[in-house]
Amino acid sequence: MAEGRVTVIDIARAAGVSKSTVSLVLQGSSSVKEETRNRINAAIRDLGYVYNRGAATLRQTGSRSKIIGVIVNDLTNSFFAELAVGIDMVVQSAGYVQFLSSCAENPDRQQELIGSMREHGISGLIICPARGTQASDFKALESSGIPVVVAVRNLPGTKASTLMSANAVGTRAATQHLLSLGHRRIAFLGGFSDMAVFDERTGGYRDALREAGIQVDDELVINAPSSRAGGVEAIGRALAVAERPTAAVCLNDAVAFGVCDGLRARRLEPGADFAVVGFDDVIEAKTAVPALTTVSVDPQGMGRRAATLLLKQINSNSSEGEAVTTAVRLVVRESSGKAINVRQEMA
Amino acid sequence: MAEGRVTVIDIARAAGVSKSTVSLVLQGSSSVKEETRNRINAAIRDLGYVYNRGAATLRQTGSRSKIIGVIVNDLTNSFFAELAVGIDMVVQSAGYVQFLSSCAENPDRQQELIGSMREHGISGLIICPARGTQASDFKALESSGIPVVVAVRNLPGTKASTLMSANAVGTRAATQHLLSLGHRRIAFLGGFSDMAVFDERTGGYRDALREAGIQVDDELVINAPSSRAGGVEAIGRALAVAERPTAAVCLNDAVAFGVCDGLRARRLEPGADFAVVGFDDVIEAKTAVPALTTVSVDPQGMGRRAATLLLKQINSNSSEGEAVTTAVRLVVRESSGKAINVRQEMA
DNA sequence: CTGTTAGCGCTTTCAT
DNA sequence: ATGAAAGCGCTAACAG
Repeated sequence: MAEGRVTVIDIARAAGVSKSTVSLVLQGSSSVKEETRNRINAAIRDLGYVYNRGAATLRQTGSRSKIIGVIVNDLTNSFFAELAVGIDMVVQSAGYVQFLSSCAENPDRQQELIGSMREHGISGLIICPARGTQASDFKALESSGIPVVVAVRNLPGTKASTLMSANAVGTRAATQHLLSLGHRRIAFLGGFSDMAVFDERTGGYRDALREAGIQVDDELVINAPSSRAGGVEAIGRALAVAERPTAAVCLNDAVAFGVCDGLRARRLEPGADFAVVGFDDVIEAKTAVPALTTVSVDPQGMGRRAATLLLKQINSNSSEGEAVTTAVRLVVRESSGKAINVRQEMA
Repeated sequence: MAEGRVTVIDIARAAGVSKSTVSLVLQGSSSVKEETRNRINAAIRDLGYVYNRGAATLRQTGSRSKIIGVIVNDLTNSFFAELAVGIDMVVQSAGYVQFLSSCAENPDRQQELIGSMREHGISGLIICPARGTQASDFKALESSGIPVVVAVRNLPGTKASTLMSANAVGTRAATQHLLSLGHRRIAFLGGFSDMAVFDERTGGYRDALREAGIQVDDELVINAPSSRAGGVEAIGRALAVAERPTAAVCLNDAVAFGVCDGLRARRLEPGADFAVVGFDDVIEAKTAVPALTTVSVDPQGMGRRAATLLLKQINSNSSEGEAVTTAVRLVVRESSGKAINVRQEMA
């Protein structure tokens, strides 16, 4: 086996036609007589022919292969894994394949990956840039006319389409939810102002309070690491505030879990004694914690949207990105797991 | 820009040499005069040349591209995501790129993916077969001489190298751990005997008990769905057994979490009042639950090993797999997160 | 050490 | 509707 590879010429010979006719069949041209086509397809099957995309791409215009590059910072993070799955769905159904790699938050590695992908002739790239990425890092790619979509993290100064989580919309919805339950002293727990998301998420929180005519009390915005441990710490500090809050919006799900831990340690039941809403960008419903309401971004949906955007650019051949920052999908979910408030936000 | 693509011939012209000399430089041949090489490299930079791997592969022997296909059932499952990351590490450092896709447990989709990957000329494939996959599904691939490594799930009758979790070794270690803590009534919670892993995992549990001279009490092997809810159910039934167990080994981490939920609902503290060990094949240390000891398989390590195995086969050009079922890495971790017992099992 | 000459497997005019 | 011929960008013998 594995003798001299079977090529179009072999199957042409076997079917008693010429290469070009075979090529037409391969491309599904309708201008081949049915009977000839059948004969050719039979030969293809019999000889175990496999199409050589490399050769086809080489000959074809532009030499751009039907592959889409995807670079994420950390595939180990479920958010990105889900994102990749979403991308894969649409990429696959459009007949492309996905080059997926994680750059592990390393800009150098990221550049290597981009280089390697270029050499393989990707038709487009979806990337969640590593921290420290400059817009200029994509200049070479862009000037060679390969469409790029930036996802999750924004990249100031880029001309590429950008797709981000609806941070402000999410915390605003979360806060409104707590207000509707009658809470008035609502804390914001976790994060530090040097994180990009922090400003956006506290922004939505502040907006909702302001809209409800409630003065934002900075004592209730409590900085802490965005981890489970940080959540434990934050709820401790929150409960020590003179005029105690009765509810909290958390920076993310990890913090929210920690807050629940901290509450239980104090014999308080999350949900009943103190309402907690987590911004769920990692774990999603899967590991739903009882008595924890979450606002969630749907990473798969985001992936699907990113891929759709990219394909549109590839097909329209217009490499001008300029697309807007875009919200994706928000779910406010009750402790039971039931979604009580679903909205679609798309720009 | 993006005018007629820059090719070797352009840079040859610019550097005043011939194509072949450029090609030699591209391949890092040492038989080009330093000065010429520099001139060529300068031209490469100036003209923004990008190497066309497709063309190179086409010309080169075998027409096999430097890409490795990876197919998992569900990228959304952290275990597989971690596996993919492990694979990527070694694949990248060997100068290959990874075609990663999820077949979503669908055999048809899986076949499509394999076909697509073949067309792209993958040098090898690492696959976690979808349920219902037949060994014969890989026959075409194998007979074309492309090395295949099967991971995570075993595929009866395949000639390909296979790599699996150390299921029995893991539960055996878990059970031994509980025995060493003085427990004598140890339950096994979760799973049904129609799952492949169930037999292996209960096997290790039974072995450990037997080795300790303890009669296995089938009343303590409790079937339940392998989910969080299943864990809640299982612990309820376990505590209702006449001669109550004092500890449990769980089929997996999801069940273990549910068991902890169930214990807390009964005002029992996991760890202190009832010892729980989870077989942690999904969530790993990241979402460590306080007071839960876990036995874990390191998916990244497994990925690295799978990739190493595959590359060895690719390089040795021997497509005969035949490799053994292999354990990977086990960690028994205390509730604090500290690893108290680490072993390497490699065959 | 460098240039010449042939293709790799496919698509694509252009004839027929 | 089908065939002949040219060539995508690169590498691999050989010559020089």
